[in-house]
Amino acid sequence: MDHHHHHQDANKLVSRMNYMSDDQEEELTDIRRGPWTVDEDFTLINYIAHHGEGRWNSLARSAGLKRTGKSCRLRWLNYLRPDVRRGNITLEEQLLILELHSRWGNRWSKIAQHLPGRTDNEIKNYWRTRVQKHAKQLKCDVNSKQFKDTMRYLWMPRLVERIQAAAASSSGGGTTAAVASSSTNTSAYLFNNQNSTTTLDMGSSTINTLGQPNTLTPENSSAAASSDSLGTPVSELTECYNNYPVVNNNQDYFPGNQNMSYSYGDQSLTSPTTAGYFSQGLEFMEQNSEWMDGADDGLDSLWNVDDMWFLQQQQQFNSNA
DNA sequence: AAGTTGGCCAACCGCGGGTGG
DNA sequence: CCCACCCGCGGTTGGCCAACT
Repeated sequence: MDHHHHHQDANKLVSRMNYMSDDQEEELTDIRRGPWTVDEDFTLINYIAHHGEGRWNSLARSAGLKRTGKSCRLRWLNYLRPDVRRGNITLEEQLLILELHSRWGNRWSKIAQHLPGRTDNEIKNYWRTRVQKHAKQLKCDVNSKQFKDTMRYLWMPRLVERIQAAAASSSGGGTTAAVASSSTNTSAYLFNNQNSTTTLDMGSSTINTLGQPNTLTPENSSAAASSDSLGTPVSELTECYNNYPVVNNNQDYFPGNQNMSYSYGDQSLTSPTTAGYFSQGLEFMEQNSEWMDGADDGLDSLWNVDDMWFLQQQQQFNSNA
């Protein structure tokens, strides 16, 4: 399906090139811009196959491509590279994106390192189109506390639930034990108060993610795949909920009001379908889940009127604080 | 049927950090 | 030390296409 898509793209590009080749580009600059043609793609792939990647400016020249080095690099990394994954972002990936973004903010490249085959560009696009769209629908800022709360306490649990549901249905009957244990893990991943490590198995590779840290925890203990060992930037969200003093070592990603910390009055937060998410017992898995019968899979179907309700609670809570 | 809007994504740009001469 | 270039990141946008008027 993806392949068909690409072929169509390629054909369009060719026809598009025919009509654009004689106007502005390449008349005086000799540098082409805009969409890549199949020929260019082929040239680039071929050259890299023989000479390897890197040194992009000289590569562009010696490959005979009338492109900037930057353009070649971008095209290769985001599109032509053999191990690049494109297309539907799985539920697990979505969950991971939400989680990592809540921790690191718009560090797309860093986030992408934890999603094998995905490029920062794709994740960024995903975030901007899907996530920001919902913020707009809820009429609140993506960076606002309320919105982050809605993500963490509504969407992420719902994603977890859908992942579990999918796992349960795909593995047929009789594997209740496995499913149950995996749900406890994922619950812990979101809600546990102890430090715990949960692994999300995403096909080829396993991603280790630290459970929601109650204390400041160095990242190197969690992310085996990542080599950077600087302290984990702990998101304002996490800190606020754990009522810990704010020691944010990269404040630039969460500018402003990090110092307002408060805790939930948990009893006041009960909605018809989300009450279970806040209970200590973590029984939210056995909720009925009519909400998940959306035609598309992904965030879109995670949105419903409860979000509005939740958001209002948050705003009320903030104004009381 | 033609025009308009809006979602989406590939590609662009500027910038900052790194590096070699 | 400076200068010129390179690389990678994150923000932004041009333009295609489908869904509505």
